Amino acid sequence: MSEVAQLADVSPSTVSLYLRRPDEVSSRRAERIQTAIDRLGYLPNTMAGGLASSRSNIIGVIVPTITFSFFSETLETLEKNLRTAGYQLLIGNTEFDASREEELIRSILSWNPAGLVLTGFSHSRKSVSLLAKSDIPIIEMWDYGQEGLDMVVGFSHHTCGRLVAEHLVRHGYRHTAFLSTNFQRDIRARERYLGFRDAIADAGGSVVLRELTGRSNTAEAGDLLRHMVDDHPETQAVFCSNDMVALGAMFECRRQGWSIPERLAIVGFGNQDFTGSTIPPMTTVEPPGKRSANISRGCCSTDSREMTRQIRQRG
Amino acid sequence: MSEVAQLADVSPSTVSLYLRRPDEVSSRRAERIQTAIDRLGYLPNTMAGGLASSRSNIIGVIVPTITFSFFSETLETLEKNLRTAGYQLLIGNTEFDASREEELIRSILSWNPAGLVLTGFSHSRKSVSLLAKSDIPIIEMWDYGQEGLDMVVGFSHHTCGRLVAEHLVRHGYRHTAFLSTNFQRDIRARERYLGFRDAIADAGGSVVLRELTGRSNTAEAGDLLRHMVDDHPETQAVFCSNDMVALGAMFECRRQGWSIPERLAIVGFGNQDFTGSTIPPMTTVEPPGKRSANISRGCCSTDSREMTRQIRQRG
DNA sequence: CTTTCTAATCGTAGCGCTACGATTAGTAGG
DNA sequence: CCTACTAATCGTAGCGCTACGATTAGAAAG
Repeated sequence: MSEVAQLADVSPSTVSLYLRRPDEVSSRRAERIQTAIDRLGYLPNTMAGGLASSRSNIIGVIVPTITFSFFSETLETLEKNLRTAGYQLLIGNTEFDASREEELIRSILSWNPAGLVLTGFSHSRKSVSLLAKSDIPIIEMWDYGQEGLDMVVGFSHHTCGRLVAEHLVRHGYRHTAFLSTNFQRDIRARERYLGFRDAIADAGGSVVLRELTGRSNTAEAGDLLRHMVDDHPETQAVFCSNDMVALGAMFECRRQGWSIPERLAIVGFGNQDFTGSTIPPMTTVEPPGKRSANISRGCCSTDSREMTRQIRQRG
Repeated sequence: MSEVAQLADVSPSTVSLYLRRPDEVSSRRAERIQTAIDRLGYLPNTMAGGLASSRSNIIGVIVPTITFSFFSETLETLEKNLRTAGYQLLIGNTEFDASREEELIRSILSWNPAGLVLTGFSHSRKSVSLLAKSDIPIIEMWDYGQEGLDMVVGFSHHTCGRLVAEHLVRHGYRHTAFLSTNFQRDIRARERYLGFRDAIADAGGSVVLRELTGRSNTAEAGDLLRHMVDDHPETQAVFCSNDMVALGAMFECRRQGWSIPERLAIVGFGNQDFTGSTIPPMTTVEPPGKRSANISRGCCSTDSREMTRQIRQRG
């Protein structure tokens, strides 16, 4: 920076000012400074700037996994919106491990971030105390309905489960199943299950639960569905914890010759692109805000009314 | 840090040393320091450390999109491997825009990163000169066969296209099509197409090309396939630029009553999880290193022999 | 108990920038 | 041409840490 100043024949302070608030520098010098920057290929040192101003343009985002369309879409949307606002994302990946989350929170906080986005409400006690000590904005996303640490952006998975249940009940289904990725990995799937189970119970129906051993895996989903139906042939409808599981279920139905939705209705979750192309088109749930989550505009929480509209009935 | 030092009754230098190389501090003081850190909830300021040492544990990764299983899996693998080595990923998303890539390179370099991972060989002239000036390791991934800026990790998409073509020719197919996401967005799909086209031409066959207008979209893939077959009913096999496009194609075949592979053979790319569950199981290509890309171990480039094994014939 | 070494600790000088008060240039009005 | 003001520029003191040479403590040997 001092080199730039020298070449432009101004003081380093002026260069710094030009970089931060260009319109407070006279146009004559601004031009000289810009020329010098270009000539020297000067790149400011963000860490020095961050240290001096004790701020940074970093926003940490911690998700359980990025190889899952929910979160990767969220990340992409966040990145796009925050980049235009001048921020950079530092992405952490917990792999569904609370201790890893704590470690990530620690390492992200050590960057003096401008904000931190977490997934869900479940954090270790130590994480919570770390976050309490920092006074940056904290956003908990992808869930809703509990008191958050600071801001909450999301929707209630419990309500989502209820709504799907009510939808099925309305269509005459009573004997149902919930086919899910592992609850330990996906605690929000568990919330959907609980809401689903409660609402089905209220309507006097039954729910059979089947959890995959690991991550979303279409082959295992198919196997699990087949065995479930063997055990519970009365089952009429299956709510799957995501569209990939539902895809696996649909292929298994075809393999077994079970027509959808006559023999078995299938409901997914996520409204992924391909769900409109399956045979028959998949009934699924579009998570609110999937397309346009813009956190900088503030909290966007969803009530059940909006949620209802999100059930894409296709089957 | 000075507070920690005071509480532990040592000098700040010792605290710093303890944090960086704990085994060079006597166990007596190490214990006192750790206690003080815990008591005060001390978090080191990474930016100050980075400034002082003019290093950082940041590794920038620039990808065209993260909502695409190829890249999100790569990111996840990278993140996992690099985190254990003490690095943090700063992820940038070009949205297939070269000028955005340049901007991202600039902003990542301003963090004094320990390394930078780029996707592919195509960078703006200015980006190249920026990168040339920095002396950090640069990795270009997801392609192979050209001279890179520094290190290259990937495989040749051209060869991949050839190999799929040869595979199809061996099975007696001559009249083929390439159904692709938009080449402007996915220049590697274009490389696969070129390799595919050349090899089919060598064998005396024909290739019809169809590009989607936007990103991978199963519905559009289906429509495009239908129209393509209307125009070219002689087509016997379709190589799709990724598994999602292939999935759309498979559903369209079923809709039209075209049996796979008798009426139309379909080949995907990516070996995504669901490809084993489709009916019939999808023939696809597993990108080498998909599962275990570990860049810290050095270059893993793939020759055609290895590539051949990666074609999962299932159909 | 002293000497001699090595291991552990400390002090100081930056790293490259920003914040902010001090200074100077520039402009309008008398 | 001077004064009074505002806008533009500058100088300096850190930000919180690390690197490294200087210093001291501790252990082993005589």
